Amino acid sequence: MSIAKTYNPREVEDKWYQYWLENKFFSSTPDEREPYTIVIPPPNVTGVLHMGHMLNNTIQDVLIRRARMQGKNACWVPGTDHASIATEAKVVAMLKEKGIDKKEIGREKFLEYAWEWKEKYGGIILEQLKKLGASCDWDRTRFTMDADLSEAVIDTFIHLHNKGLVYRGVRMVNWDPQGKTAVSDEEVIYKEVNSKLYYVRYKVTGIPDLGVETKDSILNSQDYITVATTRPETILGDTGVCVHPEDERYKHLIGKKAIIPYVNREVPIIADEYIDPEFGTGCLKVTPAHDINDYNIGLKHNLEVIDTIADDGTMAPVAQFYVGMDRFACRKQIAIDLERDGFLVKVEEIKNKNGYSERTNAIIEPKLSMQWFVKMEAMAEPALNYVENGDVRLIPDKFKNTYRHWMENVKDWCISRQLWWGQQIPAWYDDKGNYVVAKTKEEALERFKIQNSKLSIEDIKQDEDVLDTWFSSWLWPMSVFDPSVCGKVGAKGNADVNYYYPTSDLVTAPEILFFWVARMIMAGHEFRGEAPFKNVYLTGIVRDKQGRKMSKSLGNSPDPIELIEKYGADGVRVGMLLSSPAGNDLLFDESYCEQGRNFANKIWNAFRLVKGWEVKTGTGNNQMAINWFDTRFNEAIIEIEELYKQYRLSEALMAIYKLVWDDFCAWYLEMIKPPYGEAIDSETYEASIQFFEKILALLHPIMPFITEELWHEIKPREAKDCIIIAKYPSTGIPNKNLLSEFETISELITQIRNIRNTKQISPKQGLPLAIKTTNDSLYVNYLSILKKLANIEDILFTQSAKDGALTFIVNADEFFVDLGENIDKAAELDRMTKELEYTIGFMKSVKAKLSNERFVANAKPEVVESERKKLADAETKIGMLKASIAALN
RNA sequence: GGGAGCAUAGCUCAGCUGGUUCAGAGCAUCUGCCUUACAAGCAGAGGGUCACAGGUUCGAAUCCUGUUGCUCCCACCA
Repeated sequence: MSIAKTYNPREVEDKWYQYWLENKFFSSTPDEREPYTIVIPPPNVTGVLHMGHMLNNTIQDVLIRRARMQGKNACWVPGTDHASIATEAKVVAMLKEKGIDKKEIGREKFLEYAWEWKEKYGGIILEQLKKLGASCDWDRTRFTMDADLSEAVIDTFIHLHNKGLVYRGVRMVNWDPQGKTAVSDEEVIYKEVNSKLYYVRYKVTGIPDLGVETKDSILNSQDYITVATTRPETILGDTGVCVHPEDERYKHLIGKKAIIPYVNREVPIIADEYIDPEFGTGCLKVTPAHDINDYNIGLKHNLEVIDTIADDGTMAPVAQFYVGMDRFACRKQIAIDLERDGFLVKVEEIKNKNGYSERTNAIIEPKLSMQWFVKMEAMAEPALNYVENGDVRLIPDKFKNTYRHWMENVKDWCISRQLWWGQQIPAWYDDKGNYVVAKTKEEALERFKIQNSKLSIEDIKQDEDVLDTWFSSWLWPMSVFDPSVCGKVGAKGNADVNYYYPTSDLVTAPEILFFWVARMIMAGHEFRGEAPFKNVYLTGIVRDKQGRKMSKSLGNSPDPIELIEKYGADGVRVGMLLSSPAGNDLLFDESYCEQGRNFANKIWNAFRLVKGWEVKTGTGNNQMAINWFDTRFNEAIIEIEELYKQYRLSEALMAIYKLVWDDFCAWYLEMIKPPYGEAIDSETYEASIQFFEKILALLHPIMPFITEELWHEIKPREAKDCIIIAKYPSTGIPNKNLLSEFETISELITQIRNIRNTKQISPKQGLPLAIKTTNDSLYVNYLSILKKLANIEDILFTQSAKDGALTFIVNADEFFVDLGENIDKAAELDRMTKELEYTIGFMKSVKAKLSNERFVANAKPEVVESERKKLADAETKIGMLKASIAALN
């Protein structure tokens, strides 16, 4: 035979992907069909494919291919995200290697480098997706910084500003001193660390001067108040000391002043319920500029704000001391100095949490700064409603709780970033610091001129900052179709957006449920009055076998492309799907891909078998097998459809897997397989080809490559007759009778095979079978199958037990296999006695149940009925077992 | 600190409104097979007090309470 013994994915994958592209099978334009739309969660433009993408995009491709085969107008829109912080950090690093400093070359030049970088590496991840088989409409590929998408972002900003939802203000933000930008709360990762808690004394005023202070006099003095802090370097920015109003230890000090060491600033001692008297000394030093809680206390008590730490994390001039020293170096130094000067009482080791920047891993500095914000409260309400009333379905729905919690406790969204890579904020400042929001500089000038006619265009300057990346990606489901609808309420929009929006399914990770999914719902509601998608499938996190998140730094993430080369794209896709119910983290192990590869090989070999047959015209005697598989297929597809409907993809795959491997290969093909060298009748052959095609169609969304290859190998086809657009198998009504009959037969065959195995009888040796039954015709009908699969050479119907034969029972029928001499009476007796005991126990429990009046009275009639049947069956079985045991003795 | 969720074979997971067709699947394991589609395979088999303790019920893996262990989210006690 010329067909290779194993399936070789390399030879077919690129070929078919090209073929699909050339024939435009992925592309979609609006028409009269029902649309089925997915927008890709845009990966970072400079990113490379990781396992999370593999899982995510495999799922999307399964959904989109299935929809396409079901006759829907399937459209999967691909694209990338400009990912401002991540990309800018990469470009900065790249420039640094070349010895170039971002600040020196300036914004314009930097952006040139950045675009160059984007052009060079921007396409990589999308090319990798093609290897996976992703059937995206590549003509629709979008980038969040495409000119028209950027314009959409600007229009949106202006719209929200005009509506009063965007505002500018000084707020405490998470400052990343390395990236020198504010980051959102979601981009801060808290980690527990070992820290030191420093106890520091501040002198209290209003106490008579004791003259010259020495170290001893300070330590022994009662005129000091001791605060506890993990951040002594912020002492220089302290503007208050706070105690609990009910704290007896300090009540007498409230209203007095404390003096901050070194800077000798007098600050008020205030009282606030916020203070936990149990922690430290019960006295909090208040540094409004560098701690969010201190900031809030400061606001409440009108404390001064002194920002002692500069943008790069060093001590600022206002600190007066340690200026220019890094905040952590300063912490060490000031501790030494405080000790020396007698201010430091003691140091304790404690565990606390530090915030780290997700992008740069720098320790976040809470810092006051002027930023742009979006008011979230009003937008959150409708966004919550969509999910609450089911217009947007979260899968699995346990995420509803988390979603609700977030939406009910939403805080304003800081959208400005001190970066260059991104959409620059359309706010313009005059020489006095007044600002207007306008789309262009010219427009801004017009607006300024209303107030100040002398202003010229040279006098106004645009805001230096860019917008948070999510401020562009929250528009994604609209902007990929028609960017012009963003920023305009009630815009009609083009044909695309009207046809494809709202999209069908969104597949993404639960981590970004809030800062992406929720915000897309808000934006969709704002501009289209409709949520952007109907179902949100939340995938798990891909972890390694030990449950650790896969990451570059741990080196525990396999290279997806290498995996594809090793196991084939289909194998890897199966591997990804096999173990990942929605929302569950998936402990990835290459062996899943191996299982996928083996499955592909199994299908390949089933094809080799069928294709290798010589066909002779006529009919055979395989009608039973054909009818059975037909009905089994119908039964399976109902189950599979139900699983898909519930988005239980791994279970749907497993159902298909078993249908193919067990039912089709192990049972059906074995039943119809002609003896070696003999031809198969054309009737059986045709039926088998049709089954094969249906199976391939069912498999295609999951394993696109091998199915397309076999689709064409199995018979000659027209150029456009491809499985990718073939009709998805429809459901039929299964024949319950036939299925249960076959179950009996397969159980019988398994029992006989079991006898062979335990008695070490070669499959080549035919066995005689005697049956005690009231239903002879059942076994007569399946005679040829029994002969073939169990190698029964003779069937004899009998009314009495057969002496000296091995006995077993299936349903209510008794079977005897007479092996002549070699029967182990003791073992048989033992086996049957055990079965008898079990059955008697079983019968007793059923009897007890049935004799319980409350059971009979309360249980549903069908339950009682089934219990009665169980009892009858058990009684018959006991009778048979007893007879067999008696016969053995 | 607040909230959510989980705990079922060695591993990963199914078990919907309680009822021995409910104790399951796949992988792994064991035994026997190189049987001309496939050893990436075939045939068969063995694995579980359903975390623990109570309770409700005629009946609990399934419902309730508590305990223990784990995970995630939110808050961020200086």
